[in-house]
Amino acid sequence: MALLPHFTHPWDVSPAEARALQDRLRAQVQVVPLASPPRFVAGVDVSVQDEVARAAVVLLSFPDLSPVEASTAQVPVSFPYIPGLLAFREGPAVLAALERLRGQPDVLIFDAQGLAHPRRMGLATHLGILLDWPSIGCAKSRLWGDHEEPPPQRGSWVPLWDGDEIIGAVLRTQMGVQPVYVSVGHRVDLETAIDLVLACAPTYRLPEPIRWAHRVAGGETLPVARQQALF
DNA sequence: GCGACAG
DNA sequence: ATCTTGTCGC
Repeated sequence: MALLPHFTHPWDVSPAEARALQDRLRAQVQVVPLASPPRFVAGVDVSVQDEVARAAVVLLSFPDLSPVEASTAQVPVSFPYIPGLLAFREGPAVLAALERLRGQPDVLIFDAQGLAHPRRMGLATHLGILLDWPSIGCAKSRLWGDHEEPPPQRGSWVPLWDGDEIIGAVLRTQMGVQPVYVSVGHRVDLETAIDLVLACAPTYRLPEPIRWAHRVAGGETLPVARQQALF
């Protein structure tokens, strides 16, 4: 069953209009625990090649992290990369890829920010709201917020602050590697997001769903036996 | 004017 | 994100 947006809005807008849209959408964010432990998670990533965005969604069973399905979509990019407005560049491609997914993930993990954003509307939050589906942001670097250096042990984390507000967590997924920036996307809470990202990253710095999505977005394919396993 | 800045 | 080889370290 494809994941479809409950509503959308124009994507071909000016940067000023994009920020205004973010300010209107932010009122709809829900920060609540996941209804039940996930049985499937999905990683989402996008690559851009010659002005064409290729989005990839890879569905994995949880907690065993076996990939079971992948979907992709290619969409010409119609918006430049502007820090804080990533959703307007990559969002349409991601929605197209989710539309082609047959299985149903309990939560989406994005290679991007969620609430850890100047207007609390990172790509993970933006699409989570449009889809009204649980989502998590897990980025490789910081966009917004201040933080201390997290302790070196795997699983340790420190809050990501915007003034007196906690907008995310800086999480060490492996000892001795750079931390990742975890934040609530939509319909999850920060504790759940941290636990889930950690559970998805038993071996490498980045969670397996994102590693798979990154490779598929880059052109690799899933082993055939796995793609057909569920259907 | 200067520095910061997901992907 | 993308452009790109070798190289330092476990």
